[in-house]
Amino acid sequence: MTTINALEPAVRQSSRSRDGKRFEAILDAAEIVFANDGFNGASMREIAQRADVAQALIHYHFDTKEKLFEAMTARQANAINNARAAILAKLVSAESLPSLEAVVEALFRPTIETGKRLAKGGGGFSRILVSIANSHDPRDQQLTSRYYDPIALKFIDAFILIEPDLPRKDAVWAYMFSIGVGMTMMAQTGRSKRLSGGACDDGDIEDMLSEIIIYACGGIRALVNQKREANKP
Amino acid sequence: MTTINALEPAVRQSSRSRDGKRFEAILDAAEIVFANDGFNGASMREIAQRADVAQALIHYHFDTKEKLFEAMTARQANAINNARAAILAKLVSAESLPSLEAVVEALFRPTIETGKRLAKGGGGFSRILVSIANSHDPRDQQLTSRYYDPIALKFIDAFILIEPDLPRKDAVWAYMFSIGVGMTMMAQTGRSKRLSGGACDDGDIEDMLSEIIIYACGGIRALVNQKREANKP
DNA sequence: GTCTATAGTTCGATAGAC
DNA sequence: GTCTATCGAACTATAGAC
Repeated sequence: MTTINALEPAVRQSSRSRDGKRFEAILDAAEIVFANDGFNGASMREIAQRADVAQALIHYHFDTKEKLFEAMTARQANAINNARAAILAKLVSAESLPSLEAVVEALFRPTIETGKRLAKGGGGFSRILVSIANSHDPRDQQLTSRYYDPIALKFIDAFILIEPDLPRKDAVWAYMFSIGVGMTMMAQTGRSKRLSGGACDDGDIEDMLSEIIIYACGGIRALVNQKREANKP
Repeated sequence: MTTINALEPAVRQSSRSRDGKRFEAILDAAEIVFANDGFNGASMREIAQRADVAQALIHYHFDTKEKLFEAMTARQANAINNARAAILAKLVSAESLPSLEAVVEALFRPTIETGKRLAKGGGGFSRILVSIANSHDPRDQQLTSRYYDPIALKFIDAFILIEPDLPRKDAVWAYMFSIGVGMTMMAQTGRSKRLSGGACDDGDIEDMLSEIIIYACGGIRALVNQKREANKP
C-alpha cells in the first residue's frame, strides 16, 4: 500500500470477468465457426451472431480475431493436454512398463473426448487442430509449438522408455507419423465411408480408435525392428 | 469482312488459347499463393501480381476464384495420379506379386516429385493437397472425391491383392491411415526438426520417405495379423 | 459490460477501351 | 487476349452512448 506510485496498469485487464456466461458463449461460438470455415473463412459477424452478442463485445473481451483464435485454442488445448499428461504420468509411474498400446491410446483419446463437447455433425475443435497442425502460417505454427510441443516430447520419451532400442530420431518420426494417423480420425471428412461403401464410419470413434491403435503400434514396432536389425553386425 | 450478320456467339469461347504462356503463369502463381495462404486467405490480386497479369485476365480465363482453384488442382492431381496409376499398373501386372513396400512407395513418391516443380521453401501443391484432404468444405470434398477417390480404390485393391487375409474394411482403414502418415511428409511444417533438435528434417524427402515406408507397411501388416489371429478359432 | 453505428480497408467480379 | 478503372459487398476494428 505504498502511496506515491503513479500507475497501476495491469489492474483493468485483470478485473475483467473472464468467466461470465457471454465470455464462454463467445468461445463456444468461435470454436464452431472456426471449425466450419477455418480462420480466414470465419467472420467475427457470424461468431457474434451465433454467440448472440454484439460484435463489439468480442473485441472488448478478446481484442482481435487472432487473439480470439488463440484464446479458443488455448482453452481446449490445455484441457486436452492436461488429460493426456495425467494419463501418461500414471502409465509411466506404474510398477511395470506400460504397453505401447496404452500410450498410443493416451495420445488420442483425450482429443476425441474433449472434441465431443460442442460437436454437432463432427468434432469441432479436433478439426481446428488438424488445420493448425498442418499449417504453414506462423500464427498456427506458434500455437503448435506453444501448446503441443511440450506434451509431444513427453510422448516421445515414453516411446523410448518402452522401446529402448529405438533411437531418438526414429522416436520423433514415430511420433510425427502417429499424429498423422490420428489426423484421419480428427478430420472426420467422411471419406472412409465413401471409399468403403459405408463399412468404415469415421464417426464411430471407438471402432476407428481401436483400428488406429493397431496400425500405429505396428508402425512404431516396425521402426524398432528395423533399427534392431541394422545394429546386428 | 461480311457486313450484315450480327453475332458470332460460340466461337469466342472455344477459340481461347488454353496453353498460352500467361495461362500457365496464372496457374503457377495460383499454386504458390493458394499453398501459402489457403483458399480463403489467398486473393486474386496477389495471384495476378505474382503472375504479372491484370486481375481481369484471371477472370477471363477461369471465371471465378473457385474455378481457378479447381483448374489448378486438376492440373497437378492429374499429373500425380497418372504417374501413380502407371507405376501401380506395372507393379500388379508383373510376374510375381509386388512387395507392400513398393506399393506404398508408389502411393507417395509421385506426389513429392510433382510437388517439387514450383517448390520454393517447401512443396507447393502437396501442401494444398493436405488442406483439401482434411477439409469439411464441400468444395474440397468434391475435389477429393473427383480426383483422388478413383486412384484410392486401386491402391486398396492392391493392398488386398498382396494381403488376401485383409478384409476390405480394414484395407480401407489401412489406406486412410497411410494417407495420414503421408500428410506428415506433405505438410512440411518443420515441426519434426523442432522436436528432434534438427535430426529429423522434413525437407529431406528421401530420408523421410524411407522411414514412412517402414512405418506404414508395419501398420498395414499389424492390421493383417490382427485379423488373421481373430479368425483362428 | 454491452450495445448501435460506422469508419476504413480489402475483396471478387465486371464494364469497356484497345 | 489483355488492360485500366471501378462497383458493390463483406470484412475487422473502433467510437461513443448507456
